Amino acid sequence: MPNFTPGELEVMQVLWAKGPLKPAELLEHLDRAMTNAALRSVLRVLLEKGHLTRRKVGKAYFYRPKRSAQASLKKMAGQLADIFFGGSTTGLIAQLIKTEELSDDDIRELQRIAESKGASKRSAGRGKNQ
Amino acid sequence: MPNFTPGELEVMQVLWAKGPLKPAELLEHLDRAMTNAALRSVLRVLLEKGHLTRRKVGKAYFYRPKRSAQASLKKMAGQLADIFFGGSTTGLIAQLIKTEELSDDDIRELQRIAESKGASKRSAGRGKNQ
DNA sequence: CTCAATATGTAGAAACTTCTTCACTTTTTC
DNA sequence: GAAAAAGTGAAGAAGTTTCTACATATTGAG
Repeated sequence: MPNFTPGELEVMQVLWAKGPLKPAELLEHLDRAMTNAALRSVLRVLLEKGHLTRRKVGKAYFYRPKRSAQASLKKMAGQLADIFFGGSTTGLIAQLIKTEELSDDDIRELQRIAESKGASKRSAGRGKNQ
Repeated sequence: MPNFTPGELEVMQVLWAKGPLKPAELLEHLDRAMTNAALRSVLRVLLEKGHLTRRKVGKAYFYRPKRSAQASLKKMAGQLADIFFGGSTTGLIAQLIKTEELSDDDIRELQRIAESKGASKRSAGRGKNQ
């Protein structure tokens, strides 16, 4: 369901990053030029699709994503995993580590994160943490 | 430019996985039902957009992605990194490791991959490998 | 209250996406 | 070579996406 069109993604990206905004504010953070009315047209569609909520403050509506950036990323990454790795998130992450340009520092950071998350001790089982 | 619509993605996914196919074959690998003509309509658009090439063998055209699955994934992952991490691929991978459910074995595999890629020796510099 | 500024709502146009229909071509079989 | 089978091409319809145009509503200043 979070299948955003390109224009919708541009808007969602700003809202995920900058929190609740009214159209005029949102406009200033968009990468490309757009009329206020065109933006509101996208916002209306996103509302109808259930991706946004809005709340009136003063005379303007402030728009906010219904799903957090984290949850949305997780869903989108899941789609990538479905497409390229039959649903395996591990396969996706592995491929990214293999093929992306990563500095030694980057790799060390990723290793640190993996360790902090990894098996607290030995326990060779497949522990699905959440 | 690799901004696929949902229908286009379904088709690309099969072609990335199963290599050059003619429409009738491709159809069998699609998850949902679709007429041959509807499929060819999507293929035509993908051709026009430059995402596919085709080659006549016997009386049928065999369609093949212009970009490999790997290259396409890399581009799409780059878009995710742009949207959620200001372009940082490392940020994207880090977040996935943090928030995805990974078994201990998964984590060990990722660590092994990171190690095999990491600084061959010490060289603390930011080595952009490709 | 009235005006200007700031917002909103809505109709609709143009391009794109998805799918159907039908006519035509090529290959194989008898 | 005529018919069946397997393909192709192309027109167009319905819904979506993206954007414009314009009318209406709300707030604050005089």
